[in-house]
Order: sequence, then structure tokens, then C-alpha cells
Amino acid sequence: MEPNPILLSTQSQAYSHLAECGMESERSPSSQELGRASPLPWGQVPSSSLADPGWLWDEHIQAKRARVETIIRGICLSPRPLMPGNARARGSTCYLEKASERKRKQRLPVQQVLLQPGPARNQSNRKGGPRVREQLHQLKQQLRCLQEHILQAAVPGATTQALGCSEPGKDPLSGKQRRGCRPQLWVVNSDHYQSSCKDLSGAEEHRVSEVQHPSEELRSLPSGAQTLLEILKKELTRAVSQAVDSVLQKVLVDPPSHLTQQGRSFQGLEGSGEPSPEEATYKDTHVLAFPRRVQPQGGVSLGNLPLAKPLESPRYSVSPRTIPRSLRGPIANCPLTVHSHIQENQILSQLLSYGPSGHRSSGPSQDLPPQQHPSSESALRPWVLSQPFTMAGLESRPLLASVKMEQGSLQPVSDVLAFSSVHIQEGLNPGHLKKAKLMFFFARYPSSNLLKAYFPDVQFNRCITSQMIKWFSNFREFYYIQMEKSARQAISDGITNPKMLVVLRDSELFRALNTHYNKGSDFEVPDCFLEIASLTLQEFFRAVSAGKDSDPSWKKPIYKIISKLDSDIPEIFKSSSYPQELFQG
DNA sequence: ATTCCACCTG
DNA sequence: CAGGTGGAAT
Repeated sequence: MEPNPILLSTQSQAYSHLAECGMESERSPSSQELGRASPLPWGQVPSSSLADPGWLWDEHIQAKRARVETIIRGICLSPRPLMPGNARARGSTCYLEKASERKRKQRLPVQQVLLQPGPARNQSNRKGGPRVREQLHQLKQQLRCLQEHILQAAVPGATTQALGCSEPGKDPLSGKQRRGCRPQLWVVNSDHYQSSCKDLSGAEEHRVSEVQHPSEELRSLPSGAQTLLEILKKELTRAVSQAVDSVLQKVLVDPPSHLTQQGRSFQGLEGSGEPSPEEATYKDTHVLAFPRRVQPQGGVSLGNLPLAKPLESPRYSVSPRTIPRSLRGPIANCPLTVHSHIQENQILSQLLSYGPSGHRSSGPSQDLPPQQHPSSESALRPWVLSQPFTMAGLESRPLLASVKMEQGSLQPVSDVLAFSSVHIQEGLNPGHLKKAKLMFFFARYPSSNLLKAYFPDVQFNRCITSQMIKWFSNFREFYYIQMEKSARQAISDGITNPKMLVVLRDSELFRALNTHYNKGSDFEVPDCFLEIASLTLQEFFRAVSAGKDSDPSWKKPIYKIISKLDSDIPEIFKSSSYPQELFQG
């Protein structure tokens, strides 16, 4: 076969070293954001008492109520160090990792146990006066409001709304939900109510501080008052338990089957994990609703991605199953549910990481014989997995995180945020690697700007950019090694005319290259790449034939030539969900 | 002084 | 494939 002259249609782009505009400045603050995620103390449970005339009839009662509230608040407070501490720790970790970047991808911090079983309060006595009962009745009603509020909290739109109306006295729910507050529950939701907590009036804050030492004051109370207090406390606790239980029962009537499915598919993630049909539905509704909460954590802007607008708006009807299942843990306070909660978190971390290993699949699959396509498939699967949640032009990872948030729990919301943040920071997953490899067929020397353009779902920072540049450096390394090897082979085979050297699809060289960049042959290697490869091969052939390889830098001229022969990368690669199509068709 | 890159190594 | 390094270009 007579190879044609290899004059390529070189839409050659001069390789330009474009400085990576550091998005650092954007990212660093975001890391710190994490630390600030839960800045507020927990005692800020706003009180509605002043607005509730029923409580004003007697100052004594009011004072008692304040104390009871303090107790309740204390219950709410106890778990507090857990979460904010966690968030902060995670944030700083994040920050440190950022500072010490250049590290390879760090493992995602596996979600640790966040539950701390609160003191189990048994209560069976109920002999309060009618007034107390009446008040308890009110409490129950308020708890019902709480139920609704919880339901709403599962959907960001609703949460946003809740925040918006959290001004004391204006919020119809203000002050009501917190009396139903169970500790863990509010650990879960604390972030959402920060603003309302901030709105505590000075008077109330004073009142709160006034009753900071209930134990002392309690002892000084008249016995009748103490009795009343006791009864009130018990009834409160009981009512809270009932109310929350009922909420959860509602939720559990329609258990989030997708979660269990996830649990299973998570174990077999490498194998046959497919997005459940229900996951698909998420992208239509809920997913859109969440990233907004993720965004600020995730790092300031999702860059170029116009996330905010469409996500702001809609309110979505919330099905009961969107209530976090893990709420059961705190409620039931039982080891089993705690365990299930841990499992959920594991699933969460697993899914947010790139595979069961918690690390992107790497060496092994690459070192395996090319025939073992499943390995490459598995390397890609986690990425593909995330695709159903990817809307065009949207950042996929926050969406994924959002989904997890939904089927996970409210409690780790902040952790999910941290996850997503870390995730964004990590940025690159096997799907990106795959995509980069395919892009190598078109561009051997992509500039950082080009990469940014073609990876819209990646939050570029210095580390990410250099990592991706490094990828291409490694790609080139392999490429040139193969070329040199083949050239030398051709020479030793007695070839004399470089024009005879053409890389064909059935050649061994092609096989090696295809195996490296296109494992599984999911992608049809473009002809332009074969032309470049042929040219490269010929250049190596000429150089070696001319004995230039004695020069230590004999390859440099070749590199210079090749670096000018980058082709335009098809626009389709600009889609953040591009390679997905390869596996659908 | 930085940035980029090839090269080497694990 | 990532980390580290040295050289070269800017």
C-alpha cells in the first residue's frame, strides 16, 4: 500500500502557555467557608413565647417555661460540638489539603458516626393540671407545624422560604418548631435556622442567659412549681417523641426504596450498578433544588456555570420519602438504626468517591491486558453513574451530592456539603481522565485554557490544572515512547523510506495507543490522530536514522513539530457529560 | 522569579 | 499515573 504524502490538514494551533489564572482566590475562601459553616451557637433557639399570649398570663409560668425551654435547649445544645466541630475540622482539613496540594487525590473522609444517642428519657407520668394539658395540646399542634416544617426542610426551596420568613413573630412557625426540637434533629437542621437564630431579640437573648443555670434555680423553686416543671418536662419530652415518631412513621410508610437499592448497587458498584429508575426522576425535580445549597460551600461560584438562576425558583412538592431516613436513628435511638445510619454514610461516601475503593481506580486496570475491557468500564462507571444527574452545563458533582443528600439524611447535610466541596476541590474523576485521554487524540498539547473550556464541570484551580496538564504530559510520554520504539523497530526491520511508515488501525502501534487512550475502544480514533501519529513516527524514524539520537535533546525538534499539530477538539467534548454518549450508543 | 516541560522514579 | 527534579523559556 502506497502511503500518501502526509500533508495534514493542520489546523495547527500554536501551543501557548497560558498562565493558569488562579482560581485560587475563589477557592480558598470557599474552603474557609466550611469552617464558618456553622458559626452560630446552638442556644439560639428562638423563642416565640413573647408572641404567645397563652404563656403570658402568669409571670411564674413564663419563668418556668423559660427554664423548661432552657432545658430543652440544653438538650439541643448537647450534641452541638459534634457537628460544627466536624464541619470545622473538615473545613480545615480541606484547607490544609488545599495548602498542601500537589498531593494525589486524598481519600474522601469517610463519614464518621455523627449520632450521639441522647439521653433516653423515659416518661410515663402524666398528672398535670388542666392548664398544663392545655399547653401541651398547644405544643402538639406546634409539633405538627414542626412536622410540616421538617418536610419542607427536605426541599431547599422550602428551606429557603423558611429562612426567608424566619423573622420572629412573622414566621407562623417561628418558635414553634424548636419546642419540638429533639437534639439530633436540630443538629441536623441547625444550619437552616441560623438566620432565624440570629434574629433573636436582645430581650430574648437576655432571658436566655438569665436562665443559664437551671439546676440551681430549680432547686430553689417551690415544690409545687417543681412538680409542675417536672410534669411539663416529661410531657414535653413525651409529646416531642410522639410527634417526631409520627413524622417518621409517615416517612417510613413509604420507605425510600432507592436507598436500599443504592445500598445494594453500592456493593456491586463495580459490577452492575445502574442508576435506579428513581434516581432518574431526581434530575427532574429534586436535584435541581439542591445545588443551590451546595454551591456556596462548593466554592463560591461554580465558575462559569449559571447554576443559580434556575435553581432559585421553584418550589417542589415534597414526597414524604424525602424525609431523611436517618432521622430514625436519633428518634429510635437504637443501635440498629444507628448502624443503618452509618451504612448510609458509608454509601454516601462511597458514591461520592469514585468507587468502592474510595479512590479512583487506577493502576491495575491500566496494567491489565487490553482485552479486559470490564476493568476500564469499571473505572468509568462511577463517572457514568453520576451522569444521570448531570444537566447540560451543570456541575455534576454537586448534583450527585444533592441526590445523596436527599436519600441520605439531613443530619449530614453539612457533611454532604463538605463532601461536595472536597469533591469539587478534587475535581477530577475517572470520567475526566477518560475524556482527557480521548481528547489527546486531537490535542497533544492542550493549554490550560483549552482544558478549562472542555471540562466545564471541573472547578479549576492550580492543582487541578496542573494535574490535568500532568495527565497530558504523561500521555505524551507514553505516546513518544511508543513512537520511538516503533521507529526503531522499523529501522531494524530494514525500512528506509519514512513515507512507508504509516500508522494504520490494524498496526501494533495503533493497538498500543488505542489501548492506552481508548481502552475498550469506546471511541473511534479520529483519522487526524493517525496522521499525526504517522508523522511523529516518521520524524522519529528520520531522527534516529540520521543518528540524531546521540544528541541528548534530539527529541526536542520533534516535540516542537508535534506540538504545532494539535487539531481542534470537537465541540461535543465541551459537554460535561460527553463521553456518556459513548456508552449509550 | 515563574512557568512549562521532559525525564526519571515508584 | 503522580511526585520530584532540572533545564529552558519567558
